[in-house]
Amino acid sequence: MLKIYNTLTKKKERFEPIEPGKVKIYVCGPTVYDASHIGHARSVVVFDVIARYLSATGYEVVYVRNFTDIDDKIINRANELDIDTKELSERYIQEFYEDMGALKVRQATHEPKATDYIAQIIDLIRLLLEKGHAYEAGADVFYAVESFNDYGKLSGRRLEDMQAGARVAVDENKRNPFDFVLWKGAKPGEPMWNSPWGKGRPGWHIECSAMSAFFLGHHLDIHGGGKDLIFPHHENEIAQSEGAFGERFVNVWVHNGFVKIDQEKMSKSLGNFLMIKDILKQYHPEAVRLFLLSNHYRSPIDFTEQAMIEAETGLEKIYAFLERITQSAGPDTEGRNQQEQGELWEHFCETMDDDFNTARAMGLVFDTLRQLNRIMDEGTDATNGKKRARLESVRADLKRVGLVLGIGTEAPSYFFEQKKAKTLEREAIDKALVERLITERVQARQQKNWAWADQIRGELAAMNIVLEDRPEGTVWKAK
RNA sequence: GGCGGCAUAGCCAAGUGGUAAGGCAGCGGUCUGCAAAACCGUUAUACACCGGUUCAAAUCCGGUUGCCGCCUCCA
Repeated sequence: MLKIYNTLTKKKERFEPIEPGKVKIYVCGPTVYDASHIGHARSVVVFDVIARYLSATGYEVVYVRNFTDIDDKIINRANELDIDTKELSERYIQEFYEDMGALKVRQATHEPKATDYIAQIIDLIRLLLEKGHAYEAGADVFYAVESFNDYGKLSGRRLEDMQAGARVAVDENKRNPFDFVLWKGAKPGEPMWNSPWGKGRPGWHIECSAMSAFFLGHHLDIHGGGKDLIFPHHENEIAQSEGAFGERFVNVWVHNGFVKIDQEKMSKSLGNFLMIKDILKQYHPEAVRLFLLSNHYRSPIDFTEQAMIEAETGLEKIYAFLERITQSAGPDTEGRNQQEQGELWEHFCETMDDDFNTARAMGLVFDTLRQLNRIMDEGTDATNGKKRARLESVRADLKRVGLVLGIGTEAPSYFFEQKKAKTLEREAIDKALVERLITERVQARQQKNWAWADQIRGELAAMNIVLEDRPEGTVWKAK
């Protein structure tokens, strides 16, 4: 039984899909005016795992993640660079796909751009005007927050409270300071579209209401995004969608916590934004996922070098295990994965059913690794009979779990080869040299010339190359 | 000022009433020529502090302290 924490009710609730067997999810995607940072990665990875898990447990998932490709920040940035907004947004959409692809994020069912849905946006604004939730003021159209009784229900705010300490830009055209713009009248040099209210462009909040309605209808199962979007963005979406359509907009609101960098919030002023593409130069994409999924999605998470090194260490442990089990139980073939779902998968589902507890899921994975390593340590009879069946069954489950989390999905040999290649490049070492030194050391060991052997091992260690003398021979690994 | 969150071992972290998952680091051991890897053992009489409810609380309630987020563009 799946339970999800709902921001609206501040409780974990049993999840009941609107249509049996089907889940409709909308997640707010990025405003594409700059490269994606680790905070974007968290949100996208968290909802990627949620969508994968729902699919894996039998739901038909319709997942929509938008791109905001028109807004003040985009216009400003485009002006700075002296290019048009389309060129700018397309560039960063492209980068977004590169970054998220590298992080092994699956594509959503639909990934619409706001500027492709101007007609739907205009229709929605027209409906809000008809229903008395919006008004024209000068060249702009505003949403009248006082016309919507439930305004503030998601963020737990009341208009009166907010007005007391209002830090909102005063706009003479607004009836209430919290009224927000649905349609902005055109300004010179800005992109514009025709509308019943003259040339202009949509406000930020309206696009999500319009696109979610277009792809998913008026009533969604899950709507997600970063915690910061609760107010005003999601509050405003509720006002728009429920105001326009007169029915409940979203059943479950899901919000992920922030990523901090060395205890500090990422911000423009601190200049500490960590971009995904830079992080990936240093760390394996699955290590980034492992790091992100090692905490509960609603908690803040602190990005530090130490945390990333630990994630890399953990990832290597997983691949070392996968490599070992391949030797012990034979190669991982298609047929073997058809096995029935076992205990590990069952426990994984229990854990994920509890508000997507990926941190505990990682604990399960490491626990399983230890148990199976012990079986393999016990001896060669692990290669036959009951033990082998157990190994194969758990491996199949581990693979299923890995496919939900997006961790441990590469062939172990590939993983280690990539790692070696990266280290060799970084340390500017010739692979042939490493292999020659190892051959030399094997000879030294055969002659029981331990001093020589140890000296060679020391030299390689200085190059970040670690040797393992296994019964079947010496292998090397890169740090 | 308004709203909300967090405080668990050296570090990270799960755990919302029944007696502390998991990871990293450390220490001892098995294995090894020695290592590495893996495994075994060990590491919080204890969950910020005070008080309360209960047979029973890290978990619920009240208070205190500290940290953080949102209220302005932000994942």
